[in-house]
Amino acid sequence: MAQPVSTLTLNERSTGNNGASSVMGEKEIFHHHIQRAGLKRTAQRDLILDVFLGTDEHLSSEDLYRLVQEKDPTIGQTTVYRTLKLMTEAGIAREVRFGDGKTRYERNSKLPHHHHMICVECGHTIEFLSSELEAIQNEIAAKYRFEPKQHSLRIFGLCADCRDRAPARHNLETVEPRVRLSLARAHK
Amino acid sequence: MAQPVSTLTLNERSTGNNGASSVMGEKEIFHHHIQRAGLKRTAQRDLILDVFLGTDEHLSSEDLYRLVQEKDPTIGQTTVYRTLKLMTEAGIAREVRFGDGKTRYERNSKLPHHHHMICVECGHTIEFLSSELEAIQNEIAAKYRFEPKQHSLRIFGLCADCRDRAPARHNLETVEPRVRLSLARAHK
DNA sequence: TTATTTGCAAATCGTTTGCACCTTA
DNA sequence: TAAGGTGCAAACGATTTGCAAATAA
Repeated sequence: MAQPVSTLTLNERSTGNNGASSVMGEKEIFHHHIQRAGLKRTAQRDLILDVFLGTDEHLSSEDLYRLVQEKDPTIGQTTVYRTLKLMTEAGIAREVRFGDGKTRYERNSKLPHHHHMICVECGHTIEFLSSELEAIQNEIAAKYRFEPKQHSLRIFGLCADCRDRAPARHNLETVEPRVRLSLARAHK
Repeated sequence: MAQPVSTLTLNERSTGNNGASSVMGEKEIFHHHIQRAGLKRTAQRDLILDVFLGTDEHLSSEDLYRLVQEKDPTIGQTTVYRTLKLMTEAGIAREVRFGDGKTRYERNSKLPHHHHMICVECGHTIEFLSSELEAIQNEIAAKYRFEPKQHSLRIFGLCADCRDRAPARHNLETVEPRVRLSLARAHK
């Protein structure tokens, strides 16, 4: 059965029962990854990691850069890009794309295999889980001897708010009311 | 039940039973859209449309541009970009993104709501249908008063060929063998 | 005739890279 | 000290835009 979880609920989960300890776990994973790969721990990486773990949003590199800037204005965009990639390689961040051209990152440790509903009007996202999806994936994959590594379901449409706000939008002059991804506004 | 359909099968469907007539339908839709919007029919648009309808691949703008060039080398990239957008607005093309940075387009008239398995090794894609997915979408959407317009399931992993070709890849030094989307090679 | 389209070159946008200097192990 | 890391500016690749000339309605 599908188990929907709102972004808010996700937040509660992240900082509720095992909040600090899981953040600790992520930091450890990051530092282990750095060591194992023969890389170095730096103040910049620590700061960027901290800021990243302090949110549960879907941050773009630019978003994270802005947040980091507030704490240390000397850190450059490039370092944020590089650290984000590093965190992804370490497995504590995950890339998500909502069709607005920029890559976003979310924490990878919680809510495994969750998916997104993305409002094409306001960019708001809702996260949800579905174990049925795993079943579908495995069924399909088996038929093709395909080895699934990752999957992503995105549902584009109108969130409740935008639905109420723009009820006339549906009967526009378009023959087939297809979603134009290019219409998606800035995220959040 | 999920109904897998390979790219080849998709091809058969497109040109089999109702091949010519459906292409006709798409041309008509395009021209209607052009008229309705007060735009103009041009030789360039007709050519680009023809070439696009003549394939069932997931073409990038560049791919289509190359094909069009073979028939008329005077047509510019920009026109292809603009026509692709126009076809998307008309509802005969659909944007798909496989995580390699470039937007691809596929015909929108057949195989509604199909999804993709994308090989991160060679870029090969397999298309499939799943009515279960519709059920999941509607169930989730209803809980949030979300109005779904479009959804997209992508399964990233290794196709049968690449699986056989690189069996040792799994036990690499990575703790969690996460797929790095950035690794995805050129498509097809 | 007159709004629209075209192709080119230049501009944009997100992201990556080259490089000289700085820092960690 | 040696291997990496940092920030800046320049480079990139996909896509978009300004514009003057060309064309459909």
